[in-house]
Amino acid sequence: MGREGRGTVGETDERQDRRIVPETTRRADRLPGNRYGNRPTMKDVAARAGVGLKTVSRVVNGEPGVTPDTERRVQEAIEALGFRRNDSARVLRKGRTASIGLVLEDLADPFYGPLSRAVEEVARAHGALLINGSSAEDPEREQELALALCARRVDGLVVIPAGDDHRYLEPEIRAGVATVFVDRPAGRIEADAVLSDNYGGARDGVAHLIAHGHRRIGFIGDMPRIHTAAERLRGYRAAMEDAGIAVEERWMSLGATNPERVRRAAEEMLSAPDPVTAVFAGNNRVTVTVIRVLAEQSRRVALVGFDDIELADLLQPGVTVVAQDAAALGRTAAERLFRQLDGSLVAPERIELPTRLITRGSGELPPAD
Amino acid sequence: MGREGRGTVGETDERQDRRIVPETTRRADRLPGNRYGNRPTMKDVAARAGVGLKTVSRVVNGEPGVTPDTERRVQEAIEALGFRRNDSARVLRKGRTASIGLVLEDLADPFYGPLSRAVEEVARAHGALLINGSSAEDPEREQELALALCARRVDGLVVIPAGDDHRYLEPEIRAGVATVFVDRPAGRIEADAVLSDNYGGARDGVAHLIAHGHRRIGFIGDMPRIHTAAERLRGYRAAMEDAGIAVEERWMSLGATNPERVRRAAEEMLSAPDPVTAVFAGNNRVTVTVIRVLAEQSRRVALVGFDDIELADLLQPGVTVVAQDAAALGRTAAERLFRQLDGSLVAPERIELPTRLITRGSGELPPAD
DNA sequence: CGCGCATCTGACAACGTTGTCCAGGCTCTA
DNA sequence: TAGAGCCTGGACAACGTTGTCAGATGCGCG
Repeated sequence: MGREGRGTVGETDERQDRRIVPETTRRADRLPGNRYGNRPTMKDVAARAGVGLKTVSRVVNGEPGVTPDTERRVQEAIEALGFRRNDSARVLRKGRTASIGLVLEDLADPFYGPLSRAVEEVARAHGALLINGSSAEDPEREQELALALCARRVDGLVVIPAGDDHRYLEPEIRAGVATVFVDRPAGRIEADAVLSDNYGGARDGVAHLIAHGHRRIGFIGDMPRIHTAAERLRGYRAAMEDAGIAVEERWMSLGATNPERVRRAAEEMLSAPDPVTAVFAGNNRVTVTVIRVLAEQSRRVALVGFDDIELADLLQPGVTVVAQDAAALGRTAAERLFRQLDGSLVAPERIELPTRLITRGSGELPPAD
Repeated sequence: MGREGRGTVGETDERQDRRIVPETTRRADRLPGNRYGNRPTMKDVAARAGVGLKTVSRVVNGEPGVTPDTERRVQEAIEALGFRRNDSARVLRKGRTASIGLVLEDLADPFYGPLSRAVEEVARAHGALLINGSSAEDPEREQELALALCARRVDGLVVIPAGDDHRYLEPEIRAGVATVFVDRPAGRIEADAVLSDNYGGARDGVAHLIAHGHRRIGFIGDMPRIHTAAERLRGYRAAMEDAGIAVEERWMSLGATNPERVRRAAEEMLSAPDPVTAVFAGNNRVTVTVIRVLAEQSRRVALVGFDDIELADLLQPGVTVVAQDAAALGRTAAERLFRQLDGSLVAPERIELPTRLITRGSGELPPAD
């Protein structure tokens, strides 16, 4: 423990190996010939087809210079043995893995589903596979994951950062790992980033509430160390300031987005002597909980949420949201990554995608006081 | 094209390589020394630290038999060069990759998010990474993906099948790739499967509607070739039969779950001369669209959906659903996979997880006719 | 009939790592 | 002080693939 290169996932390696390897490897070890659980190799295919090793390689890779007859013999041997090229060896030789890594926060969050899917589609179009993992909003776990992916020699990395210091990626980037940050920018390094216009979106959303007569507006958001949360708060403040409203501390609550915390925050704002008449919810998780809390209130409280949520249109009233296009974020990031890889990109850039205010009713409720 | 081993993703290889490799590799080629985009290797570290290759390996892997002083020197060299072990080479040597593959239908579907996440958590606990891809409900793409993962030599495969013939996996399974099917069983091969009780769940849901006085009940489901859809239909039929109700053809509609098709199907059932008074929706996608259609109706139509959906409790009326535990499906499958890998499992088994009827109002509406 | 050329094939090294095995130096004991 | 035994470190081969290059084979033409 701790004697490994800093940041490798290595410290669990030994245990892991012992856990994963046993049966099959032991079986293979007992067999004198092939390992890898008896998998046939090109050598085996070559022997069976009565040709040279390289000829098999040629057939498998569709390289020219093989007579139809030879090719047929090789194909038959491949079928008969159930041979499948070992891409690990191939990677080792070729230097590229045709796979990219995606580090995100939580695969189960409905916001990241479409984003991952978009990244995957782009990867697929480029013949690459996607390896992904969730950081669970833990910077250390993000680093561990990202470096593990680098150790697998992914060609590129799409990262939704949890932490705010990404200098640990410097050697990797220098070594040619294409890297794009999504949803939040990288910390302490220069790197491509594809973001939503969190500031502008939040400002628009809050301005929308103000336009409908609200002055005491609550903001419930994610932990302030998260860039999106900070930006959205900034947008909130800007909108309030534009309207000449002095923001009170107790209207703002930043922290974890679990239901308990959000519920507490919302209830506090709503039960104060001078309660807020509208709430701006900082992301989809928050919005969902706030909707629940508001449903229990006797007063009608206006609501605008950041991120669209499914069925938002069918609630009473419909939930007005600042929607970001998760798929577009993912797609843009992945495309940029592959442009890094083919060398058509040079300087890191920050791309900001616009958000869209979708009015459905909940933001148009008048202040009830 | 087409001369590859059948089923490899190889035919795109050449193009893909040309797309992905260029810049970096070219750069590396020009540099006489290291490839892999100049990445330092153990050899480089050894040279810099003035020790042997194997000593570096020992330090990196935390093996015993290195004096503190030597270890320090090696660590320094590692830091200085930004060395990171190349897991591809490691894999090649060791025979296990510490990664598992997940083939699912659509990462963007809210049902699969928690499932993937659960698989990932189990993998992580075993020190393995997760590689995943979406089949988009296309059997060919499923096969392509699964075999690509096998070529990467994943240790195991969790598959949510799109097709109904998985004999193509036989050589892989024989070669030791642990394989577990989730959500739907494998076709034409013996393999572990972790399923929900689709039949029982649907039967309970439909029985619930019948208990509230409905006789003309519609069923809108996924394509009949999909196992879950067929099972749920079977449950529907069983419940109807149990109640002595003769099912009419026009009450049942199976097909793609895109909004257009589902909308058309629902509207047809609802506008027939003797319209259905209740609808059983075959999965979450269907439920969402049916909710929309029902909201437009003047009549109150009862609804029970398979799969829980977020905010279902906040709609008017709340949506009654047959909930399955996506996370439990994923967790169970992944755990079983690792048990295959450590050899504590022998015979393939089919595990069925129970579903849970959650009543929220929409299923308790009386027939309106 | 012999030569040259084009085409097809195979031997070999290399990718970066780990397992095996042996050498050398050290300590400890007799 | 010599010998036994242990501990540390390194040389080497192997994992399965692909790139290089040279050899073999067959064909056409002079």
